Amino acid sequence: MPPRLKGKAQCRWSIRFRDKERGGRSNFELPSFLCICMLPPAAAAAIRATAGSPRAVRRVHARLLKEGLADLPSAPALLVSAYARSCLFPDARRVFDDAPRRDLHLYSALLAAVSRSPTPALALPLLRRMLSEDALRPDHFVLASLAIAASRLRSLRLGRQLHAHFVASPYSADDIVKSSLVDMYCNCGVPQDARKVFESIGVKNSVVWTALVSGYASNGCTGEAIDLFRSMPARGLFTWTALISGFVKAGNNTGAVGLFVEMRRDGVRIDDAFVLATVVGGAADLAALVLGRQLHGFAIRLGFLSSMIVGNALVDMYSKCSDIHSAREVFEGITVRDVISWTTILVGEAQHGRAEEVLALYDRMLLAGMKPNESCWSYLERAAAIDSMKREYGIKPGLQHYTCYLDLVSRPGYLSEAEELITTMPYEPDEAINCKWDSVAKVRKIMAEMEIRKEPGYSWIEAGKESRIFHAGEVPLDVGEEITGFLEELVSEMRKRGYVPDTSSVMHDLEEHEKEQHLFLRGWL
DNA sequence: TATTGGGAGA
Repeated sequence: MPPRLKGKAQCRWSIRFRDKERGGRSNFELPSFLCICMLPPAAAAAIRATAGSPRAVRRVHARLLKEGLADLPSAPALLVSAYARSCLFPDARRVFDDAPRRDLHLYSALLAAVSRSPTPALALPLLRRMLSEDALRPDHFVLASLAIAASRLRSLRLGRQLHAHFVASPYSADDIVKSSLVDMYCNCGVPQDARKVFESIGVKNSVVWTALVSGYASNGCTGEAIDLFRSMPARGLFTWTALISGFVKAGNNTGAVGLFVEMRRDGVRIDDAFVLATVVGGAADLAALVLGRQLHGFAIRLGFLSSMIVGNALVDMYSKCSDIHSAREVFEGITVRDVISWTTILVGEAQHGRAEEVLALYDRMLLAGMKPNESCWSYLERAAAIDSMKREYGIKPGLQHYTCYLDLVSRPGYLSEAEELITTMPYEPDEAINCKWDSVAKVRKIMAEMEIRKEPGYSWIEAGKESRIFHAGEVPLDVGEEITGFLEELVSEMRKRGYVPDTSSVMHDLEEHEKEQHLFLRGWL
């Protein structure tokens, strides 16, 4: 809640001060002539106190406009920041455009906003305008924001240029710009360069430690991440979360779970839900249902049951573990759902071939006032959704939407509908839909040239506390005979009942009998 | 007077 502003009519802004004569605190009402040239501190405080509440920002802005204070020095910059904190980026931009003067403060406020917005690339034209039209030189605040923009854009080129300017600037000793550069180099995939900047920082705070730990881990340098983490002077929940999340991003989910267990042993208090959401995400990637259930129980004990981000992660975990009913149950228990909650359950239901549930959820989603985004559309019913997509939301359905719909109708076995869709859609089918083996071969060749190796697909089962991994065609030595014997029995029984292998799903260009073998255990049957 | 770190879906 924003603070109640003192005074109701015209220009009555007051300052609260310690009153020595009367004891306690009193209000000093600012004379109106003072308000003509400076923004009353109470007004500045009111803008800052809007803290991420869109309604509060609009209310305070309206009042400033009404009382003629909105154009006073520093008011536009404060408003730009306040709007950006509420994610109202177009409003922030409008305040900037309407401001009577454009100074460095105003530019740095908008650049900070733009760098964090969904369109950080807009920082560049803004920078050009600042340099040419208004002849302003970037200060350390502007440099820090530009580093964030480069980081979000994953633009190493821009980041390096910026770093060069920074080194040559009068601000080259600023630790906060250096922190932003550490983050930028990490996000651009060169944690070694981030380390060099990190070492140049005199007094390193927890922010920059965390940035580098996270950067190492998420770029797959888990050893360096752990070493750095262990050498930290103090480790809090934030840094643990960063480390564990880095492990999950790098695909080292078992490592992430191990770290979570260690964090618990360390007695770190879990005050917020981020770390739980992260580690549940790791369980989802492993499709480890037992572990996921344990984490679910843990979330309940810690009181995060109705938490949206943990809920979203649990819904995803259960549906990836093929337990769509539990996924649905968790979804129904989330008190405040966002577009991610809806997308997660929708995709889960769709991947389980439950087209009717998808449609019902879609209706509920609209009723709940949720605006489906582009990726959500991919899983919606063709006729209803694609039509409504064009007419109501102005999104042109792309090939990927048709592909996803095809997935949706073909999984539960509506093959004639799938076929009809392929022939009527306004696109040429691509490799994902048809057998374009020459294109596949081309991609494989490029991958070989770039030394990109595809991780072979594998499955696994949990048996007691252990989980066993199976690669395609691989038979574990100790139970090999048992498995192949049983499979041979099954296949001969299937053939007796009229089974003919459907080799169309073998994604390799092989001879027919090789494809058949591929469908079972390569080289064994 | 603005600047730095962790999260869930596609």
